[in-house]
Amino acid sequence: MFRLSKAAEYAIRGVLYLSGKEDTVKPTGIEEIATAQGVPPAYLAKLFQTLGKKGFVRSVRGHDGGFVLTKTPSEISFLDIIEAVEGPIFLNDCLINEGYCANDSVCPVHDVWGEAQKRLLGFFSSCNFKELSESGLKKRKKLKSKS
Amino acid sequence: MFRLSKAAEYAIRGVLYLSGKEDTVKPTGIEEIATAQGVPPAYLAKLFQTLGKKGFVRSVRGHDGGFVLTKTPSEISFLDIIEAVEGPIFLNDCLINEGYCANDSVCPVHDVWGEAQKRLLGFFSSCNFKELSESGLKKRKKLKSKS
DNA sequence: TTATTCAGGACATAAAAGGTCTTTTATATC
DNA sequence: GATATAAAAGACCTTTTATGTCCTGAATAA
Repeated sequence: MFRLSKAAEYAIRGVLYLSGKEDTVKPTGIEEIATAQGVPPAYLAKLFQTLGKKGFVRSVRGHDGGFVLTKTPSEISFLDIIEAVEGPIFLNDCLINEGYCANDSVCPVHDVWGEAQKRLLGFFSSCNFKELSESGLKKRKKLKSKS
Repeated sequence: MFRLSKAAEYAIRGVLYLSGKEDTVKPTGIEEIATAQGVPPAYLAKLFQTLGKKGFVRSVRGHDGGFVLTKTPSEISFLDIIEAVEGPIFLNDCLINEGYCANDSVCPVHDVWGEAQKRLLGFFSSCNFKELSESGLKKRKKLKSKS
């Protein structure tokens, strides 16, 4: 149905939470992240495991363990995290497999998927977590000043 | 996995085929469309049933029956057909349900989904079947002149 | 009236999404 | 060194969605 997976959403919210942390050295436990963002802890743990493998976070086991970002928030894009947990985005099979369409060279639908994908990926790769985190802060401030 | 459904792809290919027909009055059988586009006939029939309900095609039963477009190809967009068979596109649940996020007003992720969706829908609604069909013709001509 | 073709709905299958749980391993503190 | 804590790894489970098929009934042209 053309929808983003919960996995990607949860992972993004998790990374966003870490991006907002002042202390970038002390690990943050998965339980804290999950509670703060309102997502299932066990599931988030799985997701952070793969984020670790892909090199976006570093994990510390044991007492006072948890996760730390390995890059600064401005270096991490939405696309990075989406693709880390869902694998590469392909709007349509014919964009993966050359020869999926019986006659690639005359199929005009091809081009539409290609262009749509290019635009979508371009947009997601232009969104980084520094901006995102700051825009969240700004929103919170605005809300506060109103009340 | 953020992929377009086969349903949408098949429906689009079906409509594209009809768009390329010279004769816009004589109905085209589902079998012909399916064979031409290499898609499962029974499935395509289902899809055209819903396209009929949504008013994009008219069906004629019985001998020499089939389907006819009810609009000219230039009036039908990609988005029309995608949404006809998949329902409205929502990249994320929080774009459907107000209050899905615990704190909408301070969640910055929201905006990203919203913008991405706006762009994607904008693009798909800008693609019409007249252009698409013509670009297919052009491609075929080019290929022919080469051989 | 008969062959053809779509309509409608039930049904089937497989894959993916979304998530839980248990065991093991690493680490800090007492 | 023992113990509590927390992630790693992988097995497992449930529900939903995607992708079809098939059968019966209704419309229609020859």
